[in-house]
Amino acid sequence: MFAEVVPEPGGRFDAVLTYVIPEALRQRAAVGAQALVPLGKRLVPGFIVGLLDSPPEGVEQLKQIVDIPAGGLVLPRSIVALARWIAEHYICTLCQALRLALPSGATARIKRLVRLGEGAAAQRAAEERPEYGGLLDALSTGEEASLQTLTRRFPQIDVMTALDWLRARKAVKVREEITRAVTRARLDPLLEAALPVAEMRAEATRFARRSASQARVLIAAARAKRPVRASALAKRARSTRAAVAALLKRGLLRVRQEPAPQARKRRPFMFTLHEGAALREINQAVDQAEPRVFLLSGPPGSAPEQVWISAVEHAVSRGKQAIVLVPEISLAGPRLAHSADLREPWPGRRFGTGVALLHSGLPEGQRRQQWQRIESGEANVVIGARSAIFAPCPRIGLIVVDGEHDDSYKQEDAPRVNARDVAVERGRIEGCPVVLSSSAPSLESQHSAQQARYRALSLPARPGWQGPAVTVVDTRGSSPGTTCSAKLVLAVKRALDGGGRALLLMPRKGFSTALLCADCGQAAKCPNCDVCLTYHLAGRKLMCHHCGLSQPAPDSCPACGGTRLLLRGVGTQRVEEHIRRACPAARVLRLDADVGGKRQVVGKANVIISTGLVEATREISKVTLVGVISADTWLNRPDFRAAEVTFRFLMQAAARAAQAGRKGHLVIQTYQPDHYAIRAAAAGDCAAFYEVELAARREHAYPPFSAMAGLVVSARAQQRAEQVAKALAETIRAEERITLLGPIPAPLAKLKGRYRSQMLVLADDHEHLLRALRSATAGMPRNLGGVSVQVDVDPLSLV
DNA sequence: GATACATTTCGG
DNA sequence: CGAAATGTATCA
Repeated sequence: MFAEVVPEPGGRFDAVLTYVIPEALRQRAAVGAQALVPLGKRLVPGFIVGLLDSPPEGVEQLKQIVDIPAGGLVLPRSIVALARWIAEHYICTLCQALRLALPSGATARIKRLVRLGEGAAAQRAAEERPEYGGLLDALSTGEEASLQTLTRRFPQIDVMTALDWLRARKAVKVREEITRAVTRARLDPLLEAALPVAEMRAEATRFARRSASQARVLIAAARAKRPVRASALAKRARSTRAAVAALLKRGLLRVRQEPAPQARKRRPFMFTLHEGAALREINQAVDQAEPRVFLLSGPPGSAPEQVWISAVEHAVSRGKQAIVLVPEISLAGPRLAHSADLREPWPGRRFGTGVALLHSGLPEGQRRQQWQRIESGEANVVIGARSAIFAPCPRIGLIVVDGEHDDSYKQEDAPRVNARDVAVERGRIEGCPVVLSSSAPSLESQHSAQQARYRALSLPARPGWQGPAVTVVDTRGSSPGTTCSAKLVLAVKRALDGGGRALLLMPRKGFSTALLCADCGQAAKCPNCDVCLTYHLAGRKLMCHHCGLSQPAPDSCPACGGTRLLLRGVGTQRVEEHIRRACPAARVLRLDADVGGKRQVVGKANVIISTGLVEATREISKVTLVGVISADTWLNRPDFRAAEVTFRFLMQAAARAAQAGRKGHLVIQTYQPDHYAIRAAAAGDCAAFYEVELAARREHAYPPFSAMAGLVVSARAQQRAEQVAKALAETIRAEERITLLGPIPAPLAKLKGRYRSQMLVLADDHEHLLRALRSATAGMPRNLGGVSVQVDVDPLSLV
């Protein structure tokens, strides 16, 4: 038997090599298992991605697999297949793709152990290289030291090269050992005192002599009114887990049974005819195991969550598992604290003990525990952010991507996969339906639905639902210093008078600046790309992020001849001041990204100024007015998605304004009141927006009418980066059916001491795009003088 | 990514 | 001229 193995010496290595499986390891050899293999002179961990009966031709001597760690993680076959697709689609190594699917820290590692070699040789080495003296001294006891500890102890020397040099002279010996990365799922049981309070105290005084640390734990346990986690108890007593464990062993503490989160009995949800029909269609696909993709669009006032929650319940009732992906922000919110605390419509409580919750904050042990629960089938429903798409479900029957348009599904670092697209592919591989749900779907998904690749399930607003009143305030002609129009101030006053709250949305800081005309509201756009130009203070230039066009900033508006040109819509600092002055009743709170810490303060405020839509919580309830200070900030992003982002943002703002139940109010201040994104959002008309936006995308051949990739070439020397980028651009331009924009200095041209040059590749479709990129990058010398090329297929942001 | 081996560079 | 620095191919 032979195994195809992807060795993993760090990730960049890209090859599938064949090894002999020794008799003793046959049992454990499986596709998806981790194996330790010799590579050159080293021993490296790797993944088995295929099993063969006969050896490949043209290889003289095959090496043997050294070990397959028992109890190591084994990726399901389907995940290995998924990784192959990812490597193809995102142009990364199979190894990188496989690593995405593993919980962090689960890979086997090689530990290097160093000990002193021949004494005479060491002596000579120390004389020749006095800087290595300390290192040799440290080894002089004759004991082994790991590479890791040496690196930590001698940060001033390059331990790797030192050891090489020393080993060549027999001054040290290096041995390799496998550290099985079988991090135990660390248990953190709920504990309580085993004896009444008085007796516990008595025990504590007895312990005071022998172990002060354990005595403190006893006192803490006696004081605790309800069961405490072992880790929390240790912390409270300023003691250690070991002390807690010792007392548990002695029977002075005992484990309290975990309260099983009970699936809450829910009121039957009354589906409308539309919703019921949508649900039936999804359920049918679940039953037939059809790999269909549903685009469930539920504008404000409809109930898409209820539909997919029911579909998940249906899948579970048929003995299948379901994966539910949610945007990062939904997990980060206060809802996450304990899965048992989850409120409706969050589905956590619905499924009781059957839920496995995955998120980035999970400690390694717990992640591992969840992995096991999913793998064994104990967990029926997996809920998590993007990485949950790799959950090792053996009986998957349904995948849901909630908020499918959300940017957080895209991985920020390489390989830059989009979990939503990975979900669709996983559905295809597994033969299970995928539900993409969104209040305002991405143009890509919308287009796929129109092309009948996806099944569109559009839910209408529920009967009785009332959208907010929308006021679009034209800020053209207002004096440049004004932040809040009279209409907005009036709306705030009204909201407060009515006992409601106002949520004012400010542009996030650090957005690039567009140049716009205060009279006609037009922002300067690139004639080639139809994208807003960014203003660069240095040299007073306007630049295009797409094609690199650079022109001097005009003194007057090219559209209307007006001379009042603004760099920003409004000043960002003055809103708070303005509101305070204008409405004495206002208790203003400026809210930054993290809400968690100061709930009390939040509860008291009645005007909240924030950069993003704050989720409704107990503290921030009754928001009856949402005010968008300057919609132009979103509209003028130097990005072909600017209109889409604006439209979605305003739709969500509208939904937020209507959430409080009674009639809400949305005020949008803008220099471009006639822009289609603003008009459509104000009217709550998705169809109108998609029609205009899709036409615009088609006209400029932007996605979804083309496939796009962003390339960033970086190097230590600016010249080098530019030179390689130019050469690469030439090769790609020569490919068929390709438009290449750039290369231009990347918006953050110098980052971490490296110069970056960026270009944008547009192709008719993914096939042509990938072909061009692959042949161009394959022709490139792999690692030319520290120049690196990063590829971002289907980029979301071009900055 | 690491390593062995080939090539160029640089001080003497 | 030889050691050191840099480049390049290969890993089964």
